[in-house]
Amino acid sequence: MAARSFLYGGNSGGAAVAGGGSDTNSILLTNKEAPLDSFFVVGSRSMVSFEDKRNGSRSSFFTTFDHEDNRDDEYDDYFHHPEKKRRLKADQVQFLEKSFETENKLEPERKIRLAKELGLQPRQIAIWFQNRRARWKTKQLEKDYDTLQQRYNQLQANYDNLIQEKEKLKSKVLDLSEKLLQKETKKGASDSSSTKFPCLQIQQESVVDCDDQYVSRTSNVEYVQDVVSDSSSPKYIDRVQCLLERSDSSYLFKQDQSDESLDEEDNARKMFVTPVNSCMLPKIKNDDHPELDYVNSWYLEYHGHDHDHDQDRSFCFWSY
DNA sequence: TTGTGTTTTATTGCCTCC
DNA sequence: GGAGGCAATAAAACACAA
Repeated sequence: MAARSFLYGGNSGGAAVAGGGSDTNSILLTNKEAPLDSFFVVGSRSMVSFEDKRNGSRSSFFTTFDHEDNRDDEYDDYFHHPEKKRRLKADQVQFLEKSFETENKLEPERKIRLAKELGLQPRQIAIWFQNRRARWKTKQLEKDYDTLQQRYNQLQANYDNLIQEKEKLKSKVLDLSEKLLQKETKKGASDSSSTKFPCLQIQQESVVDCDDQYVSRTSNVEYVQDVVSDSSSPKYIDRVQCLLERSDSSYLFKQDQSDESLDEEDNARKMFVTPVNSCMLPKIKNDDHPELDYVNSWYLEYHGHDHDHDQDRSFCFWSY
């Protein structure tokens, strides 16, 4: 891209025309702000302050037109550096910063006032504010990004903790289940004549209006003994294991509280049936929850189709 | 001194609003 | 259609290490 000489939009007597050398693409910009800005070009006020850091001197292109004696020298000096960008002085920047703090938008009146006070062109003030807003926005985005990053890290840590906790509970459930099964196995088949899965006949205590409307839950734990008494079957153990593996956290409901009056073994029994939650599931076919059909089929397969238990029967379901 | 990265000033083109 | 804002970009000025 060809370099262009920078020009402010003056249009009066060529006073605002800053030209480039012959090797540059010198263009008089008819900037859209030119009509307003040209107000400052016409006349004798200083419009652009140029500071030469190397010798600390400061030349002012438009100011020079106030002084006939220096006019030619300054004019030559200016055109000697036709394309130099000049940084604003520290105090000018400070002034603009303070103004920006009060209001980051620049209405025309303020722009003109600032330009007068700082000896700059209104166009420069507008550009400075525009660039300043861009910098502010970038900083703000960085802040927002950092904030979001922190929140994400926190959530990630919480999630990891929950996963760990879940694994611990899962392993505890399995451990206690195993202990219980071992103990019950020792007891032999003396209780084997008792009803299989009496829990399936338990009166539902309450119906919970939850996302899965067909799910009701029970806090009844009296059936524990009977349930585990039938646990000598390897098939039964397989099924429990399988259910534990398959269970979906979407079935999580309020956990039954362990009874402190019970000893560890009793609690283990309770947890076995209600590892985290025990839910009574009505016999409903639901395509969204194949586990229910799985439980249904398990019951029918294992227990047989017993019409005594077939009325609005609920099935015991373990989940954690 | 020089090469390189960063900051600042300024332009351009597009968009929205009145 | 003009004014003004913004994003993208150019380019000068500056900082700094080698």
